[in-house]
Amino acid sequence: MQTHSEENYLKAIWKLVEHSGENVNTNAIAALVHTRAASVTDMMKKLSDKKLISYQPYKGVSLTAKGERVAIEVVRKHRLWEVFLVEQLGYKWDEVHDIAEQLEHIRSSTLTEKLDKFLGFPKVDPHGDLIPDKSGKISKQQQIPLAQLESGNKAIMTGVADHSTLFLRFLDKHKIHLGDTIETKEKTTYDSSMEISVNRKKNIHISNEVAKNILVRKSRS
Amino acid sequence: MQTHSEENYLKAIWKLVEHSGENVNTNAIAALVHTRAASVTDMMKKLSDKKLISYQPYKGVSLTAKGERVAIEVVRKHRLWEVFLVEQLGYKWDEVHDIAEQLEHIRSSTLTEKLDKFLGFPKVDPHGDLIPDKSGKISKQQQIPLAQLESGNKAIMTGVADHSTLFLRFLDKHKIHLGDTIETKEKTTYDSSMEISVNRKKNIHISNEVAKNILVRKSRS
DNA sequence: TTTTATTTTTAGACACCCCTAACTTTATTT
DNA sequence: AAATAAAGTTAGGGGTGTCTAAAAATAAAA
Repeated sequence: MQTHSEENYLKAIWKLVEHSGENVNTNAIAALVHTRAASVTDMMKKLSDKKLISYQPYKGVSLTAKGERVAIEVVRKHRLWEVFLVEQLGYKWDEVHDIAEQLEHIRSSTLTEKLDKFLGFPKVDPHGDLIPDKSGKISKQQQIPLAQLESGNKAIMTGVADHSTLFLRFLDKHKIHLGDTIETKEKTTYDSSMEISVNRKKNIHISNEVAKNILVRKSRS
Repeated sequence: MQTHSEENYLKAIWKLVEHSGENVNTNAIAALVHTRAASVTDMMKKLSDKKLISYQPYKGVSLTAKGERVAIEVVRKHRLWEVFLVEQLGYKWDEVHDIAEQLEHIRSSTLTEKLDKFLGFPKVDPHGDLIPDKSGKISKQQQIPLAQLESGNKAIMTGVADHSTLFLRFLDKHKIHLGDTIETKEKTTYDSSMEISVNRKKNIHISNEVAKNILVRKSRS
């Protein structure tokens, strides 16, 4: 059994491993869990003692099978609760993160499965992130940042890299949503900003910062 | 802002005041929050410093207006979540307490109201307990323990005093449910056990212990 | 009313999780 | 390779919430 804090660290490590594929460094974890490096080191010892991570001082950490199981379970709960909040309670996609951060720690041997069933076994959460199944399996998204899409190519928006309220509201404001067809019209070499069209209609000029945080799946056509 | 632990203490005090009407003693609180008297004393100082209770050593405690507001909010959340678990997720009434104990501490300025609306503004939780409204108002139940009902009188079951899984399953097993009409047929003076009829049909013999934990509203007729 | 029992509080300690400051190890420059 | 910078760890400490054991206050009994 893990504490809320331990679960948060495991989830953070899992996210970082997903992105980088390598051993995770202390400062990266500290940034994700909003704490300091020293606190991270303390926790790494604890998680290592519990055999949830493999840790060698100065060399970063990775999850053990046991640790990954816990982390994915937390992620599964987080994403299912987000679906509940948006689809059942009527929240907007930029409002649910903090509440789901709390709900993901609710402990029950049956709750997650009942919730999953109640929601109709959703595959994806409101931000396009895949929901791990009961056994912990989670298929890899075939997605790239819009910033990497070649000029003149079309793609479907499937997710966001930045989950902050600020960024999500920005997308809402410009009517850019999951599932939209996005085409890169023209890239400015100077600042890597780009002109895009959304659903073959409106043209919008977005910064590279924004383009990096929009995730798309290339459409083969 | 209160910690989970503080909220649990406030809720316990509130419950005890509801029952006794008087100042609450340390050991009673300790029993309800599953801790020791010494821990309670520590917490009483903390809650007193925060002006959530009024506390004089050796003389028991009571809630301040501020403390009562917090306690009722927690109770409201607990009962709403119980409704959700039973009505939406399909839990049985004896399975929801522990999960609701966790859910009641979820912090959000909007969640409770959205949940309330989603559930259709329920008045009562699965155990017959009244759900405080948004403003914290909660009407008093006109209910007495079945044990106090005079022989030959009819009443409607409206609640339970014991929320334990064991007791609730006992009631399920004997098909005694909220809303059932109960009539006391005969009381045994020796052990205060009694013969009752449920919905004018089956007769059951129940102990005084059980009769004390079944709450009924006298039907005037 | 004095003694005994019960209840409550204080004292001292520990686990958890966080912090700052100082030190050590590793990486990067020059 | 030596000097500097960056990253990570250790040392020491603080707040929360719990505990046991001992002391103090209150209640009950002789």
